[in-house]
Amino acid sequence: MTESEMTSALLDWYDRHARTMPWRTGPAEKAAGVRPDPYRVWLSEVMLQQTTVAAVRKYHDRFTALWPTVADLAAADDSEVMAEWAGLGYYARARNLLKCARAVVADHGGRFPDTHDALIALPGIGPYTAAAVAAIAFDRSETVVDGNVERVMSRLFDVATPMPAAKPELIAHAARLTSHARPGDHAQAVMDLGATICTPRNPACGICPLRDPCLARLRGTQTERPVKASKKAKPHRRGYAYVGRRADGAWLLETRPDKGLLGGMLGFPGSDWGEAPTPMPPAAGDWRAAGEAVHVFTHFRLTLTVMVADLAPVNPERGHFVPEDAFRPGALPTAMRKVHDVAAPHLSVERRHTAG
DNA sequence: CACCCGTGGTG
DNA sequence: TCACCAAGGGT
Repeated sequence: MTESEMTSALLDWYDRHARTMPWRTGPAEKAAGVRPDPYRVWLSEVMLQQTTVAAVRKYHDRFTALWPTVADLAAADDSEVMAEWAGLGYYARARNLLKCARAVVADHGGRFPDTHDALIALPGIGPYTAAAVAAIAFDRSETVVDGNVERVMSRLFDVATPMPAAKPELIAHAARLTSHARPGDHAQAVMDLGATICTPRNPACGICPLRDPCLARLRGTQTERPVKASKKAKPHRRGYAYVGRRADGAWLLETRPDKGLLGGMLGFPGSDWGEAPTPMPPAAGDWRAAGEAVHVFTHFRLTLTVMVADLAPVNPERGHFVPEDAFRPGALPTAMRKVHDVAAPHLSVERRHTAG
Protein backbone atom coordinates (compact mmCIF):
# COMPACT_ATOMS: atom_id res chain seq x y z
CA MET A 1 0.00 0.00 0.00
CA THR A 2 1.41 3.41 -0.99
CA GLU A 3 1.47 6.38 1.37
CA SER A 4 -1.18 8.05 -0.74
CA GLU A 5 -3.41 5.00 -0.31
CA MET A 6 -2.86 5.06 3.45
CA THR A 7 -3.98 8.69 3.52
CA SER A 8 -7.11 7.81 1.55
CA ALA A 9 -7.90 4.86 3.78
CA LEU A 10 -7.59 7.09 6.82
CA LEU A 11 -9.87 9.79 5.41
CA ASP A 12 -12.44 7.19 4.35
CA TRP A 13 -12.43 5.79 7.87
CA TYR A 14 -12.79 9.30 9.33
CA ASP A 15 -15.76 10.05 7.06
CA ARG A 16 -17.52 7.05 8.55
CA HIS A 17 -16.34 7.18 12.18
CA ALA A 18 -15.49 10.78 13.11
CA ARG A 19 -16.53 11.56 16.68
CA THR A 20 -19.04 14.34 17.31
CA MET A 21 -17.64 17.20 19.36
CA PRO A 22 -18.92 20.67 20.29
CA TRP A 23 -16.11 22.40 18.39
CA ARG A 24 -16.48 20.33 15.21
CA THR A 25 -18.89 21.14 12.37
CA GLY A 26 -21.68 18.65 11.66
CA PRO A 27 -22.05 16.74 8.37
CA ALA A 28 -24.55 19.26 6.92
CA GLU A 29 -22.36 22.28 7.61
CA LYS A 30 -19.36 20.40 6.36
CA ALA A 31 -21.09 19.51 3.10
CA ALA A 32 -21.89 23.20 2.67
CA GLY A 33 -18.21 24.05 3.05
CA VAL A 34 -18.61 25.76 6.41
CA ARG A 35 -15.35 25.94 8.40
CA PRO A 36 -15.40 25.56 12.19
CA ASP A 37 -15.14 28.71 14.33
CA PRO A 38 -11.40 29.40 14.93
CA TYR A 39 -12.16 30.65 18.45
CA ARG A 40 -13.89 27.40 19.39
CA VAL A 41 -11.16 25.32 17.76
CA TRP A 42 -8.40 27.23 19.55
CA LEU A 43 -10.24 26.94 22.88
CA SER A 44 -10.65 23.19 22.40
CA GLU A 45 -7.01 22.68 21.44
CA VAL A 46 -5.72 24.52 24.50
CA MET A 47 -8.09 22.61 26.78
CA LEU A 48 -7.11 19.32 25.15
CA GLN A 49 -3.40 19.77 25.85
CA GLN A 50 -2.54 16.69 27.95
CA THR A 51 -6.24 16.38 28.79
CA THR A 52 -8.89 13.87 27.73
CA VAL A 53 -11.86 14.71 25.49
CA ALA A 54 -14.24 13.49 28.20
CA ALA A 55 -12.89 16.04 30.68
CA VAL A 56 -12.84 18.88 28.17
CA ARG A 57 -16.43 18.73 26.87
CA LYS A 58 -18.17 20.37 29.80
CA TYR A 59 -15.50 23.02 30.22
CA HIS A 60 -15.73 23.93 26.54
CA ASP A 61 -19.52 24.13 26.78
CA ARG A 62 -19.30 26.34 29.84
CA PHE A 63 -16.64 28.67 28.43
CA THR A 64 -18.41 29.21 25.11
CA ALA A 65 -21.71 29.84 26.93
CA LEU A 66 -20.11 32.46 29.20
CA TRP A 67 -17.85 33.93 26.52
CA PRO A 68 -19.20 33.26 22.97
CA THR A 69 -16.41 35.16 21.19
CA VAL A 70 -12.72 35.80 21.71
CA ALA A 71 -13.57 39.45 22.42
CA ASP A 72 -15.91 38.38 25.23
CA LEU A 73 -13.19 36.23 26.74
CA ALA A 74 -10.61 39.01 26.40
CA ALA A 75 -12.91 41.32 28.38
CA ALA A 76 -13.48 38.81 31.22
CA ASP A 77 -12.06 39.17 34.72
CA ASP A 78 -8.94 37.09 35.39
CA SER A 79 -10.37 35.68 38.63
CA GLU A 80 -13.56 34.55 36.91
CA VAL A 81 -11.67 32.75 34.14
CA MET A 82 -9.34 31.05 36.64
CA ALA A 83 -12.36 29.96 38.71
CA GLU A 84 -14.02 28.43 35.63
CA TRP A 85 -10.79 26.60 34.72
CA ALA A 86 -10.54 25.12 38.24
CA GLY A 87 -10.37 21.32 38.12
CA LEU A 88 -8.98 21.13 34.58
CA GLY A 89 -5.34 21.40 35.66
CA TYR A 90 -2.20 22.93 34.15
CA TYR A 91 -3.30 26.40 35.18
CA ALA A 92 -0.67 28.21 33.14
CA ARG A 93 -2.92 27.33 30.22
CA ALA A 94 -5.70 29.51 31.64
CA ARG A 95 -3.37 32.44 32.24
CA ASN A 96 -1.99 32.13 28.69
CA LEU A 97 -5.51 31.69 27.35
CA LEU A 98 -6.41 35.17 28.58
CA LYS A 99 -3.14 36.65 27.34
CA CYS A 100 -3.77 35.10 23.94
CA ALA A 101 -7.38 36.30 23.71
CA ARG A 102 -6.28 39.83 24.58
CA ALA A 103 -3.47 39.70 22.03
CA VAL A 104 -5.90 38.55 19.33
CA VAL A 105 -8.14 41.53 20.12
CA ALA A 106 -5.31 44.06 20.50
CA ASP A 107 -3.06 42.94 17.65
CA HIS A 108 -5.31 41.09 15.20
CA GLY A 109 -8.60 42.99 15.30
CA GLY A 110 -10.36 40.23 17.22
CA ARG A 111 -9.83 37.62 14.50
CA PHE A 112 -7.47 34.68 14.87
CA PRO A 113 -4.53 34.77 12.45
CA ASP A 114 -4.73 31.98 9.84
CA THR A 115 -1.07 31.01 9.52
CA HIS A 116 1.14 28.73 11.58
CA ASP A 117 3.81 31.43 12.05
CA ALA A 118 1.38 34.06 13.32
CA LEU A 119 -0.39 31.56 15.59
CA ILE A 120 2.78 30.22 17.21
CA ALA A 121 3.74 33.77 18.20
CA LEU A 122 0.72 33.92 20.53
CA PRO A 123 0.89 32.96 24.23
CA GLY A 124 0.11 29.32 25.01
CA ILE A 125 0.31 28.28 21.36
CA GLY A 126 3.24 25.98 20.57
CA PRO A 127 4.12 23.84 17.55
CA TYR A 128 1.25 21.42 18.02
CA THR A 129 -1.53 23.95 18.65
CA ALA A 130 -0.36 26.30 15.88
CA ALA A 131 -0.47 23.45 13.37
CA ALA A 132 -3.78 22.13 14.69
CA VAL A 133 -5.60 25.49 14.52
CA ALA A 134 -4.13 26.30 11.09
CA ALA A 135 -5.17 22.90 9.74
CA ILE A 136 -8.54 22.41 11.46
CA ALA A 137 -9.90 25.97 11.40
CA PHE A 138 -8.27 27.23 8.20
CA ASP A 139 -7.54 24.00 6.29
CA ARG A 140 -3.86 24.85 5.94
CA SER A 141 -1.54 22.02 4.90
CA GLU A 142 0.14 21.69 8.27
CA THR A 143 1.43 18.46 9.75
CA VAL A 144 -0.11 18.06 13.18
CA VAL A 145 1.96 15.96 15.59
CA ASP A 146 0.69 15.13 19.05
CA GLY A 147 0.99 12.06 21.24
CA ASN A 148 -1.59 10.19 19.14
CA VAL A 149 0.24 10.90 15.88
CA GLU A 150 3.55 9.86 17.42
CA ARG A 151 2.05 6.57 18.56
CA VAL A 152 0.35 5.85 15.23
CA MET A 153 3.51 6.62 13.24
CA SER A 154 5.78 4.67 15.57
CA ARG A 155 3.57 1.60 14.99
CA LEU A 156 2.80 2.08 11.31
CA PHE A 157 6.54 2.26 10.56
CA ASP A 158 7.68 0.19 13.58
CA VAL A 159 10.08 2.84 14.87
CA ALA A 160 12.36 1.31 17.53
CA THR A 161 14.21 4.51 18.40
CA PRO A 162 13.29 5.55 21.98
CA MET A 163 11.40 8.79 22.68
CA PRO A 164 12.03 11.64 22.53
CA ALA A 165 14.94 11.00 20.15
CA ALA A 166 12.50 9.43 17.67
CA LYS A 167 10.48 12.62 17.24
CA PRO A 168 12.17 13.94 14.07
CA GLU A 169 11.68 10.56 12.43
CA LEU A 170 8.03 10.41 13.46
CA ILE A 171 7.41 13.97 12.26
CA ALA A 172 8.91 13.07 8.88
CA HIS A 173 6.60 10.05 8.55
CA ALA A 174 3.59 12.16 9.54
CA ALA A 175 4.52 14.86 7.03
CA ARG A 176 4.65 12.36 4.16
CA LEU A 177 1.18 11.06 5.04
CA THR A 178 -0.43 14.50 5.41
CA SER A 179 -3.31 15.09 3.01
CA HIS A 180 -2.97 18.35 1.08
CA ALA A 181 -6.54 18.06 -0.15
CA ARG A 182 -8.10 17.79 3.32
CA PRO A 183 -5.44 18.71 5.89
CA GLY A 184 -7.93 19.61 8.64
CA ASP A 185 -9.81 16.32 8.36
CA HIS A 186 -6.55 14.41 8.07
CA ALA A 187 -5.20 15.87 11.32
CA GLN A 188 -8.35 14.96 13.19
CA ALA A 189 -8.48 11.55 11.52
CA VAL A 190 -5.04 10.51 12.83
CA MET A 191 -5.88 11.79 16.30
CA ASP A 192 -9.28 10.03 16.33
CA LEU A 193 -7.57 6.84 15.18
CA GLY A 194 -5.02 7.13 17.98
CA ALA A 195 -7.70 7.83 20.56
CA THR A 196 -10.13 5.07 19.58
CA ILE A 197 -8.28 2.33 17.64
CA CYS A 198 -4.51 2.73 17.96
CA THR A 199 -4.70 3.16 21.72
CA PRO A 200 -1.68 2.94 24.06
CA ARG A 201 -2.79 -0.41 25.51
CA ASN A 202 -4.77 -3.11 23.72
CA PRO A 203 -4.93 -1.46 20.28
CA ALA A 204 -7.87 -2.69 18.17
CA CYS A 205 -5.72 -3.74 15.21
CA GLY A 206 -8.43 -6.01 13.80
CA ILE A 207 -10.67 -3.07 12.86
CA CYS A 208 -7.92 -0.57 12.00
CA PRO A 209 -8.09 1.00 8.52
CA LEU A 210 -4.27 0.82 8.42
CA ARG A 211 -3.93 -2.79 9.62
CA ASP A 212 -2.56 -4.04 6.27
CA PRO A 213 0.39 -1.64 5.91
CA CYS A 214 1.16 -1.50 9.67
CA LEU A 215 4.69 -2.81 10.25
CA ALA A 216 4.30 -3.16 14.02
CA ARG A 217 1.20 -5.31 13.54
CA LEU A 218 3.08 -7.43 11.02
CA ARG A 219 5.93 -7.95 13.49
CA GLY A 220 3.78 -8.10 16.63
CA THR A 221 5.47 -5.12 18.28
CA GLN A 222 2.37 -2.89 18.66
CA THR A 223 2.43 -2.72 22.45
CA GLU A 224 6.17 -1.99 22.46
CA ARG A 225 5.70 1.18 20.38
CA PRO A 226 6.53 3.93 20.99
CA VAL A 227 9.57 3.03 23.11
CA LYS A 228 9.65 5.22 26.20
CA ALA A 229 12.23 5.70 28.94
CA SER A 230 11.16 4.56 32.43
CA LYS A 231 9.74 7.22 34.72
CA LYS A 232 11.33 8.41 37.93
CA ALA A 233 9.71 7.58 41.26
CA LYS A 234 7.57 10.34 42.77
CA PRO A 235 8.95 11.94 45.94
CA HIS A 236 6.64 12.44 48.90
CA ARG A 237 6.13 15.94 50.32
CA ARG A 238 4.22 17.14 53.37
CA GLY A 239 2.78 20.48 54.34
CA TYR A 240 0.17 22.33 56.42
CA ALA A 241 -2.94 24.01 55.04
CA TYR A 242 -4.95 26.46 57.15
CA VAL A 243 -8.69 26.77 56.80
CA GLY A 244 -9.98 29.66 58.86
CA ARG A 245 -13.53 31.00 59.11
CA ARG A 246 -15.09 33.97 60.79
CA ALA A 247 -18.37 33.75 62.68
CA ASP A 248 -20.11 35.47 59.73
CA GLY A 249 -19.03 32.56 57.49
CA ALA A 250 -16.24 34.34 55.59
CA TRP A 251 -13.32 32.10 54.50
CA LEU A 252 -9.63 32.99 54.81
CA LEU A 253 -8.23 32.45 51.30
CA GLU A 254 -5.33 33.61 49.20
CA THR A 255 -4.69 34.03 45.50
CA ARG A 256 -1.51 32.14 44.72
CA PRO A 257 1.29 33.88 42.82
CA ASP A 258 1.21 33.47 39.03
CA LYS A 259 4.46 31.51 38.94
CA GLY A 260 4.75 27.92 40.05
CA LEU A 261 2.35 25.20 41.08
CA LEU A 262 -1.37 26.14 40.96
CA GLY A 263 -0.24 29.61 39.87
CA GLY A 264 -2.92 32.27 39.85
CA MET A 265 -5.45 30.01 41.56
CA LEU A 266 -7.42 30.53 44.73
CA GLY A 267 -6.27 28.44 47.71
CA PHE A 268 -5.85 28.18 51.47
CA PRO A 269 -2.74 29.69 53.07
CA GLY A 270 -0.16 27.11 54.05
CA SER A 271 3.39 26.16 54.92
CA ASP A 272 6.19 25.20 52.58
CA TRP A 273 5.93 21.70 51.10
CA GLY A 274 8.82 19.34 51.85
CA GLU A 275 10.04 16.54 54.09
CA ALA A 276 9.73 18.53 57.34
CA PRO A 277 7.51 21.57 56.77
CA THR A 278 7.41 24.41 59.29
CA PRO A 279 3.94 25.25 60.66
CA MET A 280 2.97 28.76 59.51
CA PRO A 281 -0.54 29.84 60.64
CA PRO A 282 -1.71 32.85 58.59
CA ALA A 283 -3.58 34.46 61.48
CA ALA A 284 -3.75 34.28 65.25
CA GLY A 285 -6.29 31.68 66.39
CA ASP A 286 -6.95 28.38 68.07
CA TRP A 287 -5.71 26.13 65.25
CA ARG A 288 -6.43 22.42 65.56
CA ALA A 289 -5.83 19.48 63.21
CA ALA A 290 -8.92 18.29 61.31
CA GLY A 291 -7.33 15.54 59.21
CA GLU A 292 -5.19 15.01 56.13
CA ALA A 293 -5.69 15.69 52.44
CA VAL A 294 -3.70 13.55 50.01
CA HIS A 295 -3.12 14.62 46.43
CA VAL A 296 -0.89 13.31 43.65
CA PHE A 297 0.62 15.81 41.25
CA THR A 298 2.55 15.01 38.07
CA HIS A 299 5.92 14.82 39.79
CA PHE A 300 5.30 14.39 43.52
CA ARG A 301 2.82 13.11 46.09
CA LEU A 302 1.54 15.59 48.69
CA THR A 303 0.02 15.04 52.11
CA LEU A 304 -1.39 18.17 53.71
CA THR A 305 -2.24 18.34 57.40
CA VAL A 306 -5.46 20.33 57.44
CA MET A 307 -5.61 22.84 60.28
CA VAL A 308 -8.87 24.61 61.12
CA ALA A 309 -9.80 27.55 63.34
CA ASP A 310 -12.80 29.72 64.06
CA LEU A 311 -11.29 33.17 63.71
CA ALA A 312 -12.01 36.49 65.35
CA PRO A 313 -12.55 39.41 62.91
CA VAL A 314 -8.87 40.42 62.86
CA ASN A 315 -6.51 41.25 60.01
CA PRO A 316 -4.72 38.07 58.89
CA GLU A 317 -0.97 38.09 58.26
CA ARG A 318 -1.56 36.32 54.95
CA GLY A 319 -4.58 35.94 52.68
CA HIS A 320 -7.90 37.76 52.80
CA PHE A 321 -11.42 36.99 53.96
CA VAL A 322 -13.91 36.08 51.23
CA PRO A 323 -17.60 36.43 52.16
CA GLU A 324 -19.50 33.16 52.35
CA ASP A 325 -21.77 33.96 49.38
CA ALA A 326 -18.78 34.90 47.17
CA PHE A 327 -17.01 31.56 47.65
CA ARG A 328 -17.54 28.34 45.69
CA PRO A 329 -15.40 25.26 46.50
CA GLY A 330 -15.63 24.56 42.75
CA ALA A 331 -13.41 27.59 42.14
CA LEU A 332 -10.54 25.81 43.93
CA PRO A 333 -7.98 23.57 42.23
CA THR A 334 -8.59 19.94 43.20
CA ALA A 335 -5.83 19.72 45.81
CA MET A 336 -7.35 22.72 47.64
CA ARG A 337 -10.88 21.43 47.22
CA LYS A 338 -9.80 18.27 49.05
CA VAL A 339 -8.47 20.45 51.87
CA HIS A 340 -11.81 22.24 51.99
CA ASP A 341 -13.72 18.96 52.14
CA VAL A 342 -11.64 17.73 55.07
CA ALA A 343 -11.96 21.02 56.96
CA ALA A 344 -15.58 22.06 56.46
CA PRO A 345 -17.26 19.65 58.91
CA HIS A 346 -14.87 20.75 61.67
CA LEU A 347 -15.71 24.47 61.59
CA SER A 348 -18.39 25.75 63.92
CA VAL A 349 -20.12 27.81 61.20
CA GLU A 350 -20.53 24.69 59.10
CA ARG A 351 -21.64 22.57 62.06
CA ARG A 352 -24.33 25.09 62.82
CA HIS A 353 -25.55 24.84 59.23
CA THR A 354 -25.64 21.05 59.19
CA ALA A 355 -27.22 20.95 62.63
CA GLY A 356 -29.84 23.57 61.72
C1' DC B 1 17.23 19.18 26.48
C1' DA B 2 15.35 18.34 31.00
C1' DC B 3 12.29 19.78 34.02
C1' DC B 4 8.08 21.85 35.74
C1' DC B 5 3.23 21.98 35.51
C1' DG B 6 -2.90 18.86 37.26
C1' DT B 7 -6.29 15.91 36.93
C1' DG B 8 -9.42 11.96 36.36
C1' DG B 9 -9.75 7.58 34.09
C1' DT B 10 -8.07 2.92 33.54
C1' DG B 11 -5.95 -1.80 33.41
C1' DT C 1 -3.46 0.25 45.00
C1' DC C 2 -0.70 1.96 41.63
C1' DA C 3 1.59 3.19 37.51
C1' DC C 4 0.56 4.92 33.39
C1' DC C 5 -1.57 7.98 30.56
C1' DA C 6 -4.18 12.29 27.56
C1' DA C 7 -5.10 16.73 21.33
C1' DG C 8 1.87 20.23 25.13
C1' DG C 9 3.88 24.77 26.34
C1' DG C 10 7.18 27.53 28.85
C1' DT C 11 11.58 28.02 30.63
